[in-house]
Parts: sequence; C-alpha cells; structure tokens
Amino acid sequence: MEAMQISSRFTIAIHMLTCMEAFKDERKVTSEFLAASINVNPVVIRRILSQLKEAGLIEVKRGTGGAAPAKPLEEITFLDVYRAVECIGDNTLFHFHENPNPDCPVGRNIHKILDGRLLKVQQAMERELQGMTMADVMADLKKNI
Amino acid sequence: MEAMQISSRFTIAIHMLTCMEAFKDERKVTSEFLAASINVNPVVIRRILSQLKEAGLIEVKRGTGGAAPAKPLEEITFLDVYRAVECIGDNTLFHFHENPNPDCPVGRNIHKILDGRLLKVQQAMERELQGMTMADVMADLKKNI
DNA sequence: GATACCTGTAATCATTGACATTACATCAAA
DNA sequence: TTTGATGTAATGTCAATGATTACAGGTATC
Repeated sequence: MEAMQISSRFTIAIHMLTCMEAFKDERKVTSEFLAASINVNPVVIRRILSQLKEAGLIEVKRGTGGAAPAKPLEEITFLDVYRAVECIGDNTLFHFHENPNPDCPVGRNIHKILDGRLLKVQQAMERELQGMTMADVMADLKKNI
Repeated sequence: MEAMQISSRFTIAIHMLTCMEAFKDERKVTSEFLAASINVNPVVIRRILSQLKEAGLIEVKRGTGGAAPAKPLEEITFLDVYRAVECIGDNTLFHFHENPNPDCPVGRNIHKILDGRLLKVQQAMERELQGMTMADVMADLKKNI
C-alpha cells in the first residue's frame, strides 16, 4: 500500500530550476532538454514551467524558447516552489472530514479544537521549506561535480 | 483544482479517540456510534479502528463491542495517530521523480542533494505532531463544553 | 445453546488526482 | 515563410480515497 505524498511536481520543479541555472551559459534550456534530464514527458515540464512562470519565479521565452530564473537564486525558496506547483485548494495540508455531527458535543467542537493545531504543523513544515533556497542547491551541486 | 492533502483518516482517527474518551463512562463506544458522530460509513470507522489497535493505541472488544484508549492520553501523540493511519509506503513525505538521467550532471546528483533537505522538512512536521497529545485535545474539549 | 449485537474484512464501485501522451494552435526569430 | 518552441486541450491509465453491501467470527445474555 503506497500513498499520500507530496507530488513529484515539487522535486521536478527544483530539478528544473537547477538545470536552468547550471546550463544557462552553455545552452538554451528548453522543455525538451529538461524533460531529458528529468526523464518525464515534455508536456509535464511545460505545465510546471507555466506554474513557475505564473508564480514569478522564472521567465520563459515564447517562440524562440528557453527558460531561466527570474530572480537571484537566494531569493527563490523551496516554499516558493512548493506553493507554485502544489496547488492545494484551500491551502490546508490536512484534509478534514467534512460533516461531523453537530448534535454530538465532540462532533460540534472537533473542528475548532483541531484547526489551530493542524495549522501549526503545516506552518512548521513551511518554515523549514522557507529556510532553503535554490542557491543552497547550486552550492551543493558544485561540490558534487 | 483540489489536491494533495493528508487523508481525512487522520482527523477522523483523532475524532474517534476523542469520542472514546469523552463517552467512556456514559455508553459503549461502538463503530456505529462513532460513525454517527463523524458522519462516515461504519466500515470506514472499523478499518481505522483496526489500524489504531494494531498500533497499540486502543483496545477493541470483539463480540460485545466497544473501543477505548489503551494508554494514558498524555502518551498518545498526534504523531502516533498519524503513523498508525497514514500508511506511507517508504515513510517519505515527498514523492521523488524516479528516473533522473544519470548522463546529466544535474540528474546524476539531484537525489543526493535533495534527500537530506526533504528529510529535514518531514522531521520538522513530525516533531510538531509529536508535541501534541490527545490529552491536549480533551482539555480543549472540556473548555468548549 | 440460540439469540442478539458487534467486530473484522473481502468485494465492488464511483470519484479524483497524478502522470503520460498525442495533437495542434500560437509565437518569434532567422 | 520556415523553423523551432511554448501553451494547452483532450484522452487514457493507474492508484488511492471513501461509500457501501455482504457475511464470517466473537461473546455476552437470556
């Protein structure tokens, strides 16, 4: 039984940004090229390119092609990437059961008792994501090459 | 576009434990009763009952029926509940794209660069979950009634 | 020991998200 | 105008969630 993970769009997006920076002086970074490095379909890449662009993290050239970070890598946090691609409807990490029984004292109160705590958990995770940037990734990459 | 949340089994399980404690002196807490308070099918409840039991968090009486916490509520953390019901295959919160291209310097290194960071994020979340217990929930419930 | 009430669990089914893939409209530079 | 690229709609497959029916297996009580 597998399950319930944050989608691979997130790690793919980080991979994409890393490639954009790593190859920026060497070649035009197209969706085809990214797809080859990541090993997924180019259309998947293009959809994520759109999301990253919409979030203001990258610039994509139409016609001529090619994508690149839109700001200094120190200013692109994992949280920025996470929010750009992980389209969580109401922005809550936890899915709450929808219709607890209002005639039961527990059912009537469970939501307000849990909401604050669930938010704290989510914020702990987001705080951690916010402390990591694409610059850190590039630094590690240079060490590994 | 909805998406990618931790399943409602978690909040349902917390709700179940809360009911077990809240009604323990008043009535037998059966899967039917829990299903009515939570407003889901009794079979869903029974499956989660099994998971909580397997994790050693509750005791369930066969035949006669009824479920109750197996240990003091201070010792049942949100993390215990999370791990009991959220059956994540390899225990990683993030889903990594599987086959980065080993012939690309980025594809070859991305996994080792990200793994540690993703683990840190997961641990931040789990640390927060570990700091919350069912006793806290009961305290809040009493305040709300 | 028959009955009545529960739990445990298998088997379906509908719905939804992820991801792959094909197809094509659109764009911009050479 | 030709040539790459991007943008995106449309499908298809697969897996997980959650609802539901059905029934086998316990256990207390009459």
